[in-house]
Amino acid sequence: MVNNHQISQIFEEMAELLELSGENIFRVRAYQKASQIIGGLTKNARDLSQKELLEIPGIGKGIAAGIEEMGRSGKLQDLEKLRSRFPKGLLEILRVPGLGPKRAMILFSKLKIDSVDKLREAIERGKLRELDGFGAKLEENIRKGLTFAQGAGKRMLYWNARLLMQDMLKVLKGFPEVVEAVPAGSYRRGRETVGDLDILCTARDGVKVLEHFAKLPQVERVLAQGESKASVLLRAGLQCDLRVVPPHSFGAALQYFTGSKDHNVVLRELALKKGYSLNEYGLFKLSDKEHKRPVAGKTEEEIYKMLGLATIPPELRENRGEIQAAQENRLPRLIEMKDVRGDFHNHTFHTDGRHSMEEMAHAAEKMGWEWVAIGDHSQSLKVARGLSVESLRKSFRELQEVQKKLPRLHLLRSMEVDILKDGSMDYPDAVLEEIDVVVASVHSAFNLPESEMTDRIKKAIRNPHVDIVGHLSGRLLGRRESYQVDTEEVLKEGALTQTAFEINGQPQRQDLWDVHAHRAKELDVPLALTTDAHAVEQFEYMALAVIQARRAWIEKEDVLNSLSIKELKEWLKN
DNA sequence: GCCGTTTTCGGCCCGACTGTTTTCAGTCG
Repeated sequence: MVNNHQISQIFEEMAELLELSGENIFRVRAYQKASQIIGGLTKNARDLSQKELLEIPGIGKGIAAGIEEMGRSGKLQDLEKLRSRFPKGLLEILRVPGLGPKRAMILFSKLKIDSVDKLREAIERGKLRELDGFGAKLEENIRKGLTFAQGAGKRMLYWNARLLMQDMLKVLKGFPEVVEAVPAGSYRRGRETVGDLDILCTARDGVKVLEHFAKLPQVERVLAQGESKASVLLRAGLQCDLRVVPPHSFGAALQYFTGSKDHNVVLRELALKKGYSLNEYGLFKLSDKEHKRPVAGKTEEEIYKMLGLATIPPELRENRGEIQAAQENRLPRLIEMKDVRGDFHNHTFHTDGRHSMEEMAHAAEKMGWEWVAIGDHSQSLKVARGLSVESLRKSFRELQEVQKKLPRLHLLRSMEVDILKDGSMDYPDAVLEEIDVVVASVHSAFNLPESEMTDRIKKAIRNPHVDIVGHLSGRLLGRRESYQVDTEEVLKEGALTQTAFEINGQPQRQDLWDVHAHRAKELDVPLALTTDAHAVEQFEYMALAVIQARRAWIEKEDVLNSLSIKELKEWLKN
């Protein structure tokens, strides 16, 4: 059965192939937009009726019919036809920086280049520069782009990008000409992974700042450098774009540079409807054709306000309904780190963690929390030395001893208990009953068919001792895809039994996905932010769980973490 | 392909930088 992710990818491929074929660019955009819309949908597109699909802005008759076709046959005829016209390798060529559809098609038609290998060979033989519109310089840039496309060019986990960003900001703020330097782009929006670092700054001498920037030791190669912006490839393997703007344009530039692109497109369309033109220098009246007198631009707030909108938090700027919500003044009050009073899911050195129960407790207290549930793995997970029933019971006593040493922090015993292949739990019910917080997770038999996996997890949810479902999708960013599961069905079961779902803050997990967490909220399913910490310093991952939750429109009231120990115990009892 | 309180046809967000060009197309975000 086709899921939203697959539909989204099929539309994306449609867009790429249509662009190669020289199709009307607006038709291409329609498919790109559809890909983005379906990817961000909280319900399964395949389950929606034609009428419901047509109600979604950006989806018309053609796209809706395509979704219906994919839901029925798993395929899209139009795509199959296009695929037969263009070799697969052409899509790889599009990934090479500097090569877009136009140039890729010239290479294909004139030099029969239909793979990255053939492209490399042609460059070595100096063939590219012989083509009209290609020169030695472009050939060299494409050659460099080739190594880039293979080696780096991958997206970096947010947590790793954060360290890099902090380093770059510190360096930039050290320049004498720099007044202010702030992050923008997908980093500011808190995306799970970051494709490049976007930094915005104001400066006394912009050109000089860009010159210094391009010569930094962190820089591997300069991709572009002009009067207002520069792009470099960092040695760390990530692209970094720096943009310098005058202070009176700072808000407009920050808004523009933060994106997302789709959010900005809709915002500019809205501006046009209201008689304005919006660009990175400000908001201008349409009558002000020369863009001389901005009516807003110094801050983001004034731009959104002029457009009749409340200021939209960066995490929401993905064109998933936030602009309409801002118009209707019903933006969520997003959860913050200070709303969190504790963690549910982590591990000690009894299983695969690095620190003792006592060390973990002390670290939790340092986080300023009121309570913490300290966890471990259950018996079946041999790789993590999961606890036997006997060891588990021993650990209850240890917890009581640690509790005596920390009178201000309330300790609970949690366990991440495996959901076995048949949906039963890794401890008998009598044992589960003794555990304060049971987090039920899948750690084995990932390859079950969707219906079997869905039934497996639903069965676990129905177990009255299960409090929280752990990392539902099982994805490991950049390493492992999600397993096949009908999220909608599983969440509905959670709503029925009022079982909570985890938002896991491990940098490579960040699971639930944002769109699924958002759907959970819609269905009134409780959510639990967790660190899954395997060492004391990893309690910091709560910050990442909070960001993930914010991208899902989650408020303080939606998560169990904002409960006091008394309220939490009450919730656990029920 | 989508969309419509100017429109059911003819529009569709906006600008920077590069390279190959004598005024602009291609790419990118």
